Amino acid sequence: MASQKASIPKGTRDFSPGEMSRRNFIFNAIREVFNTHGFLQIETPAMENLSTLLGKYGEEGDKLLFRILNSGNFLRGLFLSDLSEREISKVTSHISKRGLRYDLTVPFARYVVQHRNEINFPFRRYQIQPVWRADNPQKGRYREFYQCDADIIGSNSLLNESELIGMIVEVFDKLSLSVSIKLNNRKILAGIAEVIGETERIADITVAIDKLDKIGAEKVRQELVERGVSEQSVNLLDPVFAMRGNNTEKLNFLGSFLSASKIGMEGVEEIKSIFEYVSLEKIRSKVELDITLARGLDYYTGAIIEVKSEDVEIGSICGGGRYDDLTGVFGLPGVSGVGISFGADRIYDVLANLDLFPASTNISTQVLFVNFGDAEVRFIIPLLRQLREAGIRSELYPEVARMKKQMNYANSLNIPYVVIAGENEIRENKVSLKNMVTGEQEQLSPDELLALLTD
RNA sequence: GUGGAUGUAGCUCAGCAGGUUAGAGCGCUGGAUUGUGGUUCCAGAGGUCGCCGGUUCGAACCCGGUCCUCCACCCCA
Repeated sequence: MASQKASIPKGTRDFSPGEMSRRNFIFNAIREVFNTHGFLQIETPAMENLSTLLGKYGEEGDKLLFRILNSGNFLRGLFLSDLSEREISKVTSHISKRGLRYDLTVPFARYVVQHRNEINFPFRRYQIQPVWRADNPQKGRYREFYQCDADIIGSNSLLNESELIGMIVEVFDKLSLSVSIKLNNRKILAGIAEVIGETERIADITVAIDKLDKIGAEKVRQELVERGVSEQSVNLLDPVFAMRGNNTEKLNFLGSFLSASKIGMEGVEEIKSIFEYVSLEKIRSKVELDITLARGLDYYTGAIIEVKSEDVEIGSICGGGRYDDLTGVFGLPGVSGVGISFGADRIYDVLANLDLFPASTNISTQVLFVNFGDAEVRFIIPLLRQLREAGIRSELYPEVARMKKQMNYANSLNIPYVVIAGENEIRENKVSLKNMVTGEQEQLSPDELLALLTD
């Protein structure tokens, strides 16, 4: 067979042992926090029916879905006229009925509806799985990446929002990462749109406001006018653009600015309650009200949360929010949920950038037994068994290779101890334990070896 | 999807305005040292110069296309 160039698709990556060990450090930290809060793990398939996925992530999201070509003759029933009409959607819906999941929240909503009779509500589930987006790769952006989701569904209580914020703090404490947590509420955004008389344009308004700190008030104003919001309405936004101060000051301002909007006031009250709960937890990290936080996902209806690293510019490393009726589209209305999602790959990039991975993520095997030959191996195997039963990560070099080679192997794998048991040692029922860091070596009985390594 | 930068050994990069056999450092393999790694010394292996096509007597170098990576926009974890 002709050899072909080894390659993987754009935006995907292999993870080598060193990377996996560091990635697991992140996953373990997150999983521990999820577990201590009583969340239960589920998994859902990598692919979903396109009907499940389409229309949940906005127009942009639909474009970023990876679609799976139907098996068999996917052209059957398709006419040349369909192609010439340039109706892409007609053709794609004909040849593709499934797609790769874009996030974990929508499949979760689907899961909840399908399993409603086995679930005890409020249901706290977590899910750590890859998702796929057909986006152009760039810094911190991959086509395949892991999300770590925790959601509470079947409860309207704002205690849930505050608990999730607490979990965010716990996770990033474990990872020794400084983060800023931004909080906003879709109802406030809706209220703003209502107050300026542009209730229908909420999507445009939120997307534009989202850019406030990036491009400035003047550009945002321009963009809004270009998107067809009347200049008069845009002018009404001036006090919002000018809003400054701490959380309380901002809430006071919004309280009066939104007083005419029922939904807006609801948003303000919700944020107030969340802040109150959060302050009871004495959470050190900064939780900040940020009305420029919009988040594009269509399904959010209440609180929206976003977390950024304070030291590395990479976009958000965790995000989430409340969705009042995601299950409704699947036939189960009136079930509200709220959740967060940690972006493991971006967190990895931040930790790598700051060199915050503990040294322990660099060690695999603790002890390597040198292989001198058959007689020595017979002496070693029972000993190995003992070490492993004592929980000591140990291995025997499988080949009778030159000692230099075996030592080199230990060295390049960062194995801290090498056990040398040759003819001389075996005669006295001893082994030589070499410390690869200090270079020191001592003779021990098997029991002494076991005792020393279990410390 | 749009725009920009890049692609030479396993890795990081040189490669003089197109000219014989494409280099370095690190890594790798072997030896000095057949029971002692990480230091040192010696030797060696390793390249369709991303891929396809074009210009030229001659292309790693110039031109076109394509793919990957990186960066920005859009959007997002």
